[in-house]
Amino acid sequence: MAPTVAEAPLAALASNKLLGTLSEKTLLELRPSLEHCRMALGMSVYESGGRQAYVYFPTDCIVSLLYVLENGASAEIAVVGCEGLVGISLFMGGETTPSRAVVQSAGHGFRIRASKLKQRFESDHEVQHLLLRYTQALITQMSQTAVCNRHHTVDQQLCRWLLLSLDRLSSSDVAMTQELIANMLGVRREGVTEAAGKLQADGLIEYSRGHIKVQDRAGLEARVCECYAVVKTEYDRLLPSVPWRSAA
Amino acid sequence: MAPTVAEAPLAALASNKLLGTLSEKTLLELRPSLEHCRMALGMSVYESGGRQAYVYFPTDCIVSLLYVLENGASAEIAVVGCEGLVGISLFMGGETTPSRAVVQSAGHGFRIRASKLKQRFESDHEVQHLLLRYTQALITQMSQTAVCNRHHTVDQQLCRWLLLSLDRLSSSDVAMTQELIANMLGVRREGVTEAAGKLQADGLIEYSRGHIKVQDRAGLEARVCECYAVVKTEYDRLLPSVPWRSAA
DNA sequence: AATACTTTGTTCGCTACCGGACATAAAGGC
DNA sequence: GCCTTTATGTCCGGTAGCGAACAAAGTATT
Repeated sequence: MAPTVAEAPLAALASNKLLGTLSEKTLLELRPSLEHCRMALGMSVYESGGRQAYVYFPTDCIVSLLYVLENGASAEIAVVGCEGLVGISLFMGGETTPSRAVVQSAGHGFRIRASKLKQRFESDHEVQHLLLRYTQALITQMSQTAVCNRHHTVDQQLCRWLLLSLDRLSSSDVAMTQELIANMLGVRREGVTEAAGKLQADGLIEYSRGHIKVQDRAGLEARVCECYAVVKTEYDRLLPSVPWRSAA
Repeated sequence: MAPTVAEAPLAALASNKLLGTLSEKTLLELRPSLEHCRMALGMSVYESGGRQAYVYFPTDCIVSLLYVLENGASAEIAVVGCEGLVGISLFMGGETTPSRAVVQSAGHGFRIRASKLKQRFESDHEVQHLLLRYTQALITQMSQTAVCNRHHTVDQQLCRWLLLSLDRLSSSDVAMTQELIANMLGVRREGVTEAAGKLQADGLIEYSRGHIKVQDRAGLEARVCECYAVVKTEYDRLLPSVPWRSAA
């Protein structure tokens, strides 16, 4: 079992922005319950219908929430990075969800026992309000994914996906094969190859065997459908970033 | 302004199943704040980004949550009937959402001032737990809509839509033109005409100018994609119906 | 260096759905 | 009753994406 982070500086915890939004007092109280953890590529954070023991706060990894159909086809419903948390069903009261959560980009995060967080959620309005606002942001992302799946082309969706990933990474290098991106978008790999080919031909990205380097972010923003901006605006509105707070 | 329902029997309030799940004590306390209201076809319950004064509890109407794109195209994100409530963003903390809510099938409901409900939500764990569980069910519906939009045919989605509507209506008669259904599904009207034509040819439904009569519900269930069952199962799990409670 | 494997590129026919145009048919106003 | 409006049926060409198969180019194994 990973060690708790009783001695970690608050600034480290605050690299997850949700934790970073909490007051120093709250964060100090929560700290003994938090464990640092590695998030390996492909790691399943939770399975469909499975009970989760922990809620995860990513710091530098990306987790995809995705749904796998009976026939094996899949689709990403939402993506979570340092701005959020994985496991809303634990405080929403359902305990489980019919979707999966998979680490799409390796990194680290903090985790807390589900029971601990739930208890805090029930008793502390600051924590409760924050988590509920985050949940609403996530709902917006899911809704917009539904709309985007209906109306927009693979080209546009690839741009959206890249931008969502970029926003959650420190570098401009997305480590991801076209095959996996296709799984996320719920399209064929060939479709991604084609769309990515266009982006590369126009100098927006540069990729090779599982590494996509974004060269021209503004160019992606010019091509992406409105869905990206809608989601981003809503996240910014619901979860305003606090001016950085120095560690205790 | 509509009259409050201070004297209404609890059984009437309980025709919205969410209200019906509350304890008699809670319902009695809530009753003075509830107003009965008509929900006219096409009525906008809330607009994208608009602030809502009320949260609505439908009893015999259906409300669609839908998103309208800049180019006018639209897509339904979720549907709410007597099993739920319209306006989760009010207690989730965001106040608004980027989507619209429109009455798709006329009827009635109860409404409560947003501030009242929010206050109750904050102070009463019974209410809070119920509303959050409902919200999670809604999240499941939205997620599944995203997946369904990606992978399933118009034929299957029409079946899903009809079944979702049936579950929220007392009769087997859905009052809805193909044009409007097309808006909900985010497809062309011609696509709905074709899909509905097949269903009619096979004797599953019978329709004429805005009235679809479902003749063979089991037949629809045999054709629908798995998405319908996933959502229904999750609603049943999260919001178990209580044995009917006699009025005070 | 030889081999196996993974990732990406390309092609072909096929289908679902789009976009537009137009024909019919039922309902409602007057 | 007639005429307008609304709802549905049908046809067209066009296209995005699917499914499958296969080639080529990197990467890893040994």
